[in-house]
Amino acid sequence: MSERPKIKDIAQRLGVSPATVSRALADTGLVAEPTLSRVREAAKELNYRPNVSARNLRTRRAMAVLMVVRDVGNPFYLEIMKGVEAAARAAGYSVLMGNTENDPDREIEYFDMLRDGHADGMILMTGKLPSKPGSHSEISADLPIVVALEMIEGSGFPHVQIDNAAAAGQAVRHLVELGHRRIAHIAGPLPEAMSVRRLEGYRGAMAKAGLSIPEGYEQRGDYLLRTGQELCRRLFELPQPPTAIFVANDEMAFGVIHELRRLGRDVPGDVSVVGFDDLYLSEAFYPPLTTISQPRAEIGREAMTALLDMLSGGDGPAEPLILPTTLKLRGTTAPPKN
Amino acid sequence: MSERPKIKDIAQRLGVSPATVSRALADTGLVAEPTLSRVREAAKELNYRPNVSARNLRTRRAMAVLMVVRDVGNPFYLEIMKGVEAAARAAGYSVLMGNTENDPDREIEYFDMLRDGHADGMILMTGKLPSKPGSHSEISADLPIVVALEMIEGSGFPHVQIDNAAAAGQAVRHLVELGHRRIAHIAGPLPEAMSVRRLEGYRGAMAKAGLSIPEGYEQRGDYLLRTGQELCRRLFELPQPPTAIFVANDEMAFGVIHELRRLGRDVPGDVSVVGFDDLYLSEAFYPPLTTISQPRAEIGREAMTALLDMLSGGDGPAEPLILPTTLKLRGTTAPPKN
DNA sequence: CTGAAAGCGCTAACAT
DNA sequence: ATGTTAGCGCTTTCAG
Repeated sequence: MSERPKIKDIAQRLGVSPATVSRALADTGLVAEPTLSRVREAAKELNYRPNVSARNLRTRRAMAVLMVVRDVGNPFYLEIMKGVEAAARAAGYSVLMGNTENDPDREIEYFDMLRDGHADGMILMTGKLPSKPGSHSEISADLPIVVALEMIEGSGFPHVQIDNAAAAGQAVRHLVELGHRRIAHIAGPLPEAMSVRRLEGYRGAMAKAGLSIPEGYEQRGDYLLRTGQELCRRLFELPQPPTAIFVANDEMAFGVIHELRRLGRDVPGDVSVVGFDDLYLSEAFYPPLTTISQPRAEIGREAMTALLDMLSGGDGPAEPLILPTTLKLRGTTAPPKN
Repeated sequence: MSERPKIKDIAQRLGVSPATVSRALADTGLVAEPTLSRVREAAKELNYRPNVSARNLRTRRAMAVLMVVRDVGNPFYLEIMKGVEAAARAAGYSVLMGNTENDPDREIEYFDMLRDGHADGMILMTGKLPSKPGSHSEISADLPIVVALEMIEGSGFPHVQIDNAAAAGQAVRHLVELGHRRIAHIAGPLPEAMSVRRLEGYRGAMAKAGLSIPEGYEQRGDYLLRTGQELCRRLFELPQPPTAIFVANDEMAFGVIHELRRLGRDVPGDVSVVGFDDLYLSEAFYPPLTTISQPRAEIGREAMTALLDMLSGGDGPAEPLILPTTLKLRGTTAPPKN
């Protein structure tokens, strides 16, 4: 037990060939019963584990997938990672962590890791493809890649996502139904697809309700807390400030609420706020945040499932997989003061 | 450019041997100048990337590390992961995600992944070693493992952590200095080392201040939000409820504050609360949470640095590496009403 | 400084 | 049903 045993050790010990051991351990029904059990026992006894590099080299598969996000530090990804990890584990895959921080070089690097055998497939949660300067590496649509959460239009990759526009519309409709007419929107970073969709959902719902969007009611943010504060302040420097704000993500919404408090406005008494994402602690917030909830763990799971399908020869879902969102009615929305 | 080029392709194209190409690409100063540049150019031109499985098999290293946490879904780990990832990347390592969910089988599995060449080293953030039933696999202290955040006493592995007892003491002292005398504690899951230390810090500071700890003032929790609520309620069913609570982590602290609000007690007017961790959104909370801040990114970075040292033959830090904490004074503590 | 040759540990033809 | 053989792509002796 001093050295790592190899297949050969088991074979010699049992007087069979390495191939037989390999086959027995792989559970191909190709090994007969006296031998089968003996091999298994010997393997257990020696505490044998196959060398993955050797196996990967031979089989040309790494049994690993790459999960690439824009920022591992963002709590938003947590449950997705969890879903991906669980589905991957269940299928015997391990998960490599990728973090681009929107750096094109790093984005390219992760694509390269696919080519060089680090991983067999990739779940991409960045909103775009790396633009390679004068390079080769065509990013062909038949790479085993699934785009989750975000969308990369025209890329040809399978997508797992939500209907951002519809969800945004639902959020705004809720405010309209409460009686709000002056509803502002703090958007994400434009022109990223996700932000654009949420903005479109806002505009659509406003139009459908016959409400106009005054100058300055559409603020462009970047999903960060401080920006929420900042843009909220700007909204309340307007001649006619809004009575409700639909914010493109929870984190900025927290910033908004923070700022409203500083400005002496009560939430939801004076101003209603709706977020988007339903972060881990949004419910524990005060007031508990009314927000759009995404099925994050499920997004992760479905993305991994689609990827596994592709890895075993499938094409993945041809149409984008759209998962349902729900509006969580909590404590930051109320009818306007009058 | 249709097939992945291998070293042999470059060699043939240039009329040199594969060995030379390998050496040139590896930047051993063993290849002379006319050849060196030609190889590099050809490699770039063909967009060559070495096959990692083959290389790993040959060199017996995976250039990957395993980062094992109890629950990937916990926001607490985010910045640590970020620190680990950054340090790993900088050294050319990739990071495999491990998630035990306190399942002993899975814990063992990650140890096995070390043996089978999946990864070269491991950063463990679980509080204990897997107890293997009747098994072999001695977990010897010279495995390339660094324990971060948690502590595994007597394991012999290098540790990167904070002084939990001292930090807890500081939190309690702050409350004492504000004038509180009835200070309760909601602990983490005992008898885990981290929770015990924080509890000890609480007790020590209370003793030093000459304060007694009434029956029921020490509640045993599990770091979860709901438990914070639950235990807070229990605290206020006591004949003499506390005027201040030191909670072993932020998440439970949020639960506590939530519950206090339900009970109609003002924070910090009626009751002061101090947390521990300084989660991502603790500052944005209302009221902003007074808490102990850990240098999480740095813990990740230092752990990875220590691991890299071990992987290149070092012993890692002999003494536990203790990183400094700070008490963040924010909005949930005030003098007692009297 | 470069080439030839061996071999990391495994699996997959191909043979028996 | 099992054994024999070859080879995945790379690095590293060992020669020259």
